[in-house]
Amino acid sequence: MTTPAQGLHTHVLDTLGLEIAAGDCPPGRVLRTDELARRFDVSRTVVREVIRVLESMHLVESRRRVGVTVRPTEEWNVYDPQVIRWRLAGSDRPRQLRSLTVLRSAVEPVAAGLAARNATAEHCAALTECALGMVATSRGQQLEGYLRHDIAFHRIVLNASGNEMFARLGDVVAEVLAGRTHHQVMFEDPDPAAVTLHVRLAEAVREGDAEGAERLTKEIAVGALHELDVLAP
Amino acid sequence: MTTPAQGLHTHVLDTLGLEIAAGDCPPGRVLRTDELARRFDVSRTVVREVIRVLESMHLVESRRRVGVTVRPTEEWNVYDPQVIRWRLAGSDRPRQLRSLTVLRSAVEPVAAGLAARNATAEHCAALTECALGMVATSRGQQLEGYLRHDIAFHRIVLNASGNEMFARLGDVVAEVLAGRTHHQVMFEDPDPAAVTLHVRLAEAVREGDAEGAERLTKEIAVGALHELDVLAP
DNA sequence: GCCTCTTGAATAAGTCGTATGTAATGCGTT
DNA sequence: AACGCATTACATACGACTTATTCAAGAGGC
Repeated sequence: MTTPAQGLHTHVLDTLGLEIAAGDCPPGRVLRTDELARRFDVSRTVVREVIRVLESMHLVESRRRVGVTVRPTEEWNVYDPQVIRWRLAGSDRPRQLRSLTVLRSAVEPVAAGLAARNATAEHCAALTECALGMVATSRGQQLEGYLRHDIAFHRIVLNASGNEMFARLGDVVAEVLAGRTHHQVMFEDPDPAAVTLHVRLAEAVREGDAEGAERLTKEIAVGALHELDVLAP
Repeated sequence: MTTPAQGLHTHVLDTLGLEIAAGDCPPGRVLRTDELARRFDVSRTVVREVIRVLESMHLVESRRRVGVTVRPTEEWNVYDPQVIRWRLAGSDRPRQLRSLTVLRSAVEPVAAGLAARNATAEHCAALTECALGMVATSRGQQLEGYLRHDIAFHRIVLNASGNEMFARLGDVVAEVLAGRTHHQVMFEDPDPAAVTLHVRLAEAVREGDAEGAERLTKEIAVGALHELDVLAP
């Protein structure tokens, strides 16, 4: 493993989190603190701090006399960006991407509608800039550049909605888009229809057309879901 | 104060979390570990574990030589049920309830549509039972009983959707419903229209009517938002 | 004889105090 | 202005003690 380990705590936490998220430690498995201390060659102090964090994410439960038991998946705090990252790195990434994309399809249309009502001039300017960037990078194997603009675009919409809960999903969407781009075959250029929809969405938001923005975002989401259907198991 | 303190760690964590969420420690304020240790009369070990947890929630940031600084609200992990509970206990509960209810209005209709497609017989049975319970407790100042059924109802819909991200919002919805019931004046019985909508929603799910379920859930959400408009500042 | 309740020992996490390492800040010197 | 040293507060470590929980053995009742 030999991670550069910018901090012992971070290293142990990341390793354990990844293992649990990947299912290497199935629910019910018990870990012992001193065992972990020996395994990672750190003090029990560090291990206990890591356990406390994993406990706050509901990934494990620590009980006296019995040890640290891994909790069933249904109890995890799956909205924690850290947990999402760990799970997307694991084996059931396709299933994970699917449930996250369904979440997007529910949230983003409503957020776009609100954005059309609440967006500031700065939001609109940034949005059109991103849309133009997506157009510019939509051809010729510039998927990384396209991804950057795509992430920024959706983040702006979520922020412009004015709703804090939506805004905080920006990181989740970013993980989904990045995971999708990097996971699937990267031969093809992005769907031209999607690019057009983004441009039109930026226009709708600028013009304050809430219903249009919501509808266009729904179309984008449907496209993303369809793409997953075609390319994922 | 004077918590029974089922665990030193829990007590310190809860107290600090509440204070930060309530804004008693504004963003930028620095806390010192040994200062906290003295204040709570616990060892620095306990304080450090608490800090690590708060750090994993992005409520604070710990840097050497400078101390533990409270992070701005926009960076908090606002989907962590613990954070939600702390914030709902604080002063800007109305604003918080509003943004959470908007989130519900985006997510629950889609979840209900999926539930209509995916619900098992057990789900449907439990759902109608909850709906009947809501009807039975909808009159005569039985708000606590009504709340219990209401929470169970929405949790079942979210679970029946088959989408993990939706299912994990059950706790959030429960907090919102509980917060709404306990915060506002509890004189009046619940809105009869809402009760009817829930009954019809249970029917729609049982009959596999996805569009109907989605539409009915939207109506429930609109009603909840309207109620907030009327009763909140 | 079998079942139940009590009691006690073993175990592993919880807590604490202290010692040492380490990085960032601030001040003073050149 | 730039460099370097001292200070500071967190990071890590270790070991001893405490406490809660579990499991099992034994006492008692049926």
